[in-house]
Amino acid sequence: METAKRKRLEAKGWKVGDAAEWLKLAPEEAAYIELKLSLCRALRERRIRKKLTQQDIARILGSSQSRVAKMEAGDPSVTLDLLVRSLLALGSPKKKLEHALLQV
Amino acid sequence: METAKRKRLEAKGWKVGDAAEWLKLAPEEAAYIELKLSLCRALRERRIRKKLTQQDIARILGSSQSRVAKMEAGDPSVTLDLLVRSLLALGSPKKKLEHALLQV
DNA sequence: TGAAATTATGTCGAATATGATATAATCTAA
DNA sequence: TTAGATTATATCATATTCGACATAATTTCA
Repeated sequence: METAKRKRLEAKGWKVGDAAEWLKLAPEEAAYIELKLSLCRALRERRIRKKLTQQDIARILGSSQSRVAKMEAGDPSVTLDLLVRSLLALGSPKKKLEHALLQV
Repeated sequence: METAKRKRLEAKGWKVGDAAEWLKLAPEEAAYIELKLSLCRALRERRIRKKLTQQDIARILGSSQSRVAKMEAGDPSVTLDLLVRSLLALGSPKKKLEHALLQV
């Protein structure tokens, strides 16, 4: 992995192992991250379409604006569980969720 | 919710709120749990198909037999993240994973 | 049968995610 | 431009999940 990209990921909080480890875990790790990011995008798109602020969403979810921001940003501290539960709570249509999940 | 069922869920570790909260959260909570369970089943089916023990899977995942058992059992201490990463690590065929995830 | 293998359950310290808060950065209209 | 609104980032205490271990329950098969 090129150094610059690794630095960027590490700065964001992603754990990046050594070259061998990266090569070994890359496929499933990449798929996992891709899945998360697609759900993040789905969440943001859904909010934008409804013309709601992150604060609004936070209220609906019983969370905070900062966490909603992290969800949308794909922060590594955000779990698939939180993303999926949030999308469901926002009444995300099955199709939308499908579309995101299909990008795995 | 009927008392018996609630008792069963609580005994298993599931958080069950009061009636109002239950009614409010039921749909998405149910969908979330169903989603998890479908991934649990996918994991077990995949292991059985490969004729591997939970111990084998634990080694592959760098985890423990007890956690694999909990994954397959749909224990509430198991996250979607762990399930998805496990399925990916086991080389879950794309279609299989999608199918499981799409049961939302 | 019953011993060995496999799976299930309970518990724990450590690791990680959470909502909350503060505040910085960015965007939006006027 | 600039004030107000919105979003991003940093940090924290708390809560939850993790792998590990012990051990119980169940299954397998000779």
